[in-house]
Amino acid sequence: METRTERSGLTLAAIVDTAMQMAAADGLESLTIGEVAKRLGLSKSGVFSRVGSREALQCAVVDEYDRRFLQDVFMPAMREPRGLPRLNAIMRLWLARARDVEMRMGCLYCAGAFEYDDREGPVRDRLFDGVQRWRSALKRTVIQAIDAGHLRPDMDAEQLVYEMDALFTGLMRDARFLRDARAPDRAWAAWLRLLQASVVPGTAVEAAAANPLSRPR
Amino acid sequence: METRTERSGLTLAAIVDTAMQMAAADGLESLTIGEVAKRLGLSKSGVFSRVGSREALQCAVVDEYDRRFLQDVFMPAMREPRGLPRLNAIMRLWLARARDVEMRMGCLYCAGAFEYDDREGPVRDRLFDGVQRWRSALKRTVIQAIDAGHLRPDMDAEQLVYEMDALFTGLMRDARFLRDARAPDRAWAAWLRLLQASVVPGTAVEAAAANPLSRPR
DNA sequence: GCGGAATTCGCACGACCGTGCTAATCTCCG
DNA sequence: CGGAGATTAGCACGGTCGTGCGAATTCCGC
Repeated sequence: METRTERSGLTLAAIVDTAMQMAAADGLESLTIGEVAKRLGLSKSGVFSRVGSREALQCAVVDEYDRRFLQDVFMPAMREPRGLPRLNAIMRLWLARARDVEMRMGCLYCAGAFEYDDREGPVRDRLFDGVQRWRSALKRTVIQAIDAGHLRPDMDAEQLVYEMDALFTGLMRDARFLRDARAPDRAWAAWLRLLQASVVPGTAVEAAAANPLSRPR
Repeated sequence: METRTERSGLTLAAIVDTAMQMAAADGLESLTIGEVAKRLGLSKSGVFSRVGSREALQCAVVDEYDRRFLQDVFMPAMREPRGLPRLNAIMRLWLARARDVEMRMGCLYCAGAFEYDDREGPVRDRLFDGVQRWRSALKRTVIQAIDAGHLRPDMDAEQLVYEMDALFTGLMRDARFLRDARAPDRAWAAWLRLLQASVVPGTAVEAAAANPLSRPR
């Protein structure tokens, strides 16, 4: 369970990475220690002794996903000035990560929300905390944009956060389940329309609105 | 497997009904013949002989869900006049069913989309067909509303359908996973805003916009 | 009421799961 | 280079799963 050597740390990282890919594809609940071991060429008990238990592995996967998500989306956006630029950057980075990562691998927070909506336990708690922290950060950013005079003062921050998250969840669904290649363009168009309706009248949003999804790779 | 007697038909209906509740709560993949049998006071092989196989039971559950969904939402809405009234009725009935059924039981189409985005097989195919038929019906209704002069002629029908479905999926997530009691009001507010932006300028949408979610039961 | 058919049950099988325990292997310091 | 300690493998156990099969039970027309 514990890591005393550099080697075991690398093994654990490889386990969590493989497990994350499997969980994002098939769901956290169908994550299997034996299948992780098989993909890594390890023995089942070798994996088990690293992670401690199946549930601990699921938790480690959620933690790692959250870490990468914040690193790719939240942290770079914090370098932008407060208000509309930062909000724009968040959406741009969020959708860019969707293109580079989630589109291929699946989004643990989208899938996990529907997988654990009626389950209890530490995995659900971790997912819940991760989603709530992200939405709190979004809400703070929206409020700052209101205070900066970029968004309408009568704006309901939580309403906007709900719609942003819903657009993202819908994008994941259309792109991955329906396999609709036009989904990224629709998500971006919806965001522009939402932004236009939220901004104080007269503000130009097209300037900062280069579609980050237009260049797939 | 086959139904020759009225009794066996009732048994099968009870099995599918129980299985649907379990699948909506925990996911179609964690549906278990033994658990269905236990809840109904039947033997495992008794359930098995009715449904044929686990996969056939999953398919039957999806079919039954689709039947009920269309009966509650699509069929009543078809009695409304074409165009905006019918589109409004669809959203009203859709959200009303969410309040009465999906909020408690879960939405098979929302959860199934994320559960089967990377799986293949007949269950995925049935889910896919059900979602696609529903979205096609939505698209037809939107186009009729455009042709009737109710919605802007430059409206992208598929864009509107994507946003409607995303709002619904986001509602399910916020209400069931985040357990946010204000989610229904936010979904309705988002729909009103979306409708206001889609309608030809000067049209009043508040008239037909009584929030069907305001009266929980 | 009775006999044949439909339905349900009891039981077993093999597969896969998570998880301990012990032995083998590897790593790294002195 | 040798040995202590960390790391991994091998194996077994109990549990649950889907699924077949023959027996028991229930149902229904005559």
